[in-house]
Amino acid sequence: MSLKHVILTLIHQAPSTGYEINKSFEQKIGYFWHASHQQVYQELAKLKKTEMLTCEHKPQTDKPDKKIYSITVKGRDELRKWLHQSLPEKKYKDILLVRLLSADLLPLDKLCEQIQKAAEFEQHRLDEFLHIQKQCYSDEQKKYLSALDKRLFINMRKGILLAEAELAWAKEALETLQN
Amino acid sequence: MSLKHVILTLIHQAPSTGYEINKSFEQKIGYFWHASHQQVYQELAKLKKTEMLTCEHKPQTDKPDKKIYSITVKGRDELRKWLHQSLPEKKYKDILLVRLLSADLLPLDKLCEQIQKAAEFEQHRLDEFLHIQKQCYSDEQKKYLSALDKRLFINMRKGILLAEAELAWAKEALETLQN
DNA sequence: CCTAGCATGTAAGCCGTTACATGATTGG
DNA sequence: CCAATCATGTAACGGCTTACATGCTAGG
Repeated sequence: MSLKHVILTLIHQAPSTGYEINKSFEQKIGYFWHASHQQVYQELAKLKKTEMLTCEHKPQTDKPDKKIYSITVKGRDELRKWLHQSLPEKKYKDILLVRLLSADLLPLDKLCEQIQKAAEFEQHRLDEFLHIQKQCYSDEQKKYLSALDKRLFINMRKGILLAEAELAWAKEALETLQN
Repeated sequence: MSLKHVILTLIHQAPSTGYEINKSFEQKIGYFWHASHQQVYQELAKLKKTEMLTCEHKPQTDKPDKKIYSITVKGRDELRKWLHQSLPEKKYKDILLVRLLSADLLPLDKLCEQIQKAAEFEQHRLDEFLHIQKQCYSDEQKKYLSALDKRLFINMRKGILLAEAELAWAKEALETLQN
């Protein structure tokens, strides 16, 4: 229900192509919203058909042609409406926690391996965030953030706090399981 | 892809009815895996058709009839196979963080309200977990946990750690936004 | 009397994944 | 020469949501 609005948000910030939007999902946006490139192109087509976006075809000679999407008044209205709606309830899905329940079919060492691997993934994530924090948000820089940069900073902080919590949990879990 | 396995896990622990499984999703399982009752009934039908489950019809006089599902050898094999597969990558979806990006269309006070409300929701979740922790896992009780209870304890701890991280983030976010 | 609990589903439609598809240019 | 980057999609299928549907009993 919301990929639509994520895309509208991105194009509201600046007109862009499907390719650029996909780049965002692979990089920074991907940290808090996942989407595949196929899904993005399908959604763009839908948003064009419902007149939330307009599309300008731009031929290129050395590279494949581009389609540059811009948001319409109708699209901006839709986005504004959505932003003011209250948040739907979160739908938790954590496979590792499900696996923990299947006690006797998954041996302890295999389970610990999986937790370990998940922890490594989170550590990697955390390192990336910490790197960004160091690069872009020194104490000095933090004093002069624009409204948008401030909000980006807050997003990154959530990435850090959640990754840290995941890591703390993994450590604790392994200790409890192996004692 | 995994509701199937969540249900198999539950029925592997003990034969049950669709109604009971739905109760689990509304209560403890719901903390880390969401599913609607329609989805559960549909999945049960599918699992029966593919011979992962058998079904015993049990008429009742004072209440509606029941269908008691049990796991088959094939079902257990499928579950075991799934448990040994490596975890798929997590797909993050956090609407609040998307809304933070749409700077100029959502006024600061509205945004803060939404963060506040999300924080209250997390606080409620945390309180529930802390209540369970107090009831079921005193220091004394923790010494004598069965293998399964230990794993349940670990699950609850994740609920606590993540809820705390969400709360810490919300507090920090509100401060940053309002300074 | 009305609500909550017990107990089960079907149908339509949208959302998301997986597989398939093309083809030029640039840099190592 | 090979891989990566640029740039776009279609088709089939499966997962999940939303709306609709039924009907009895016990308790306040």
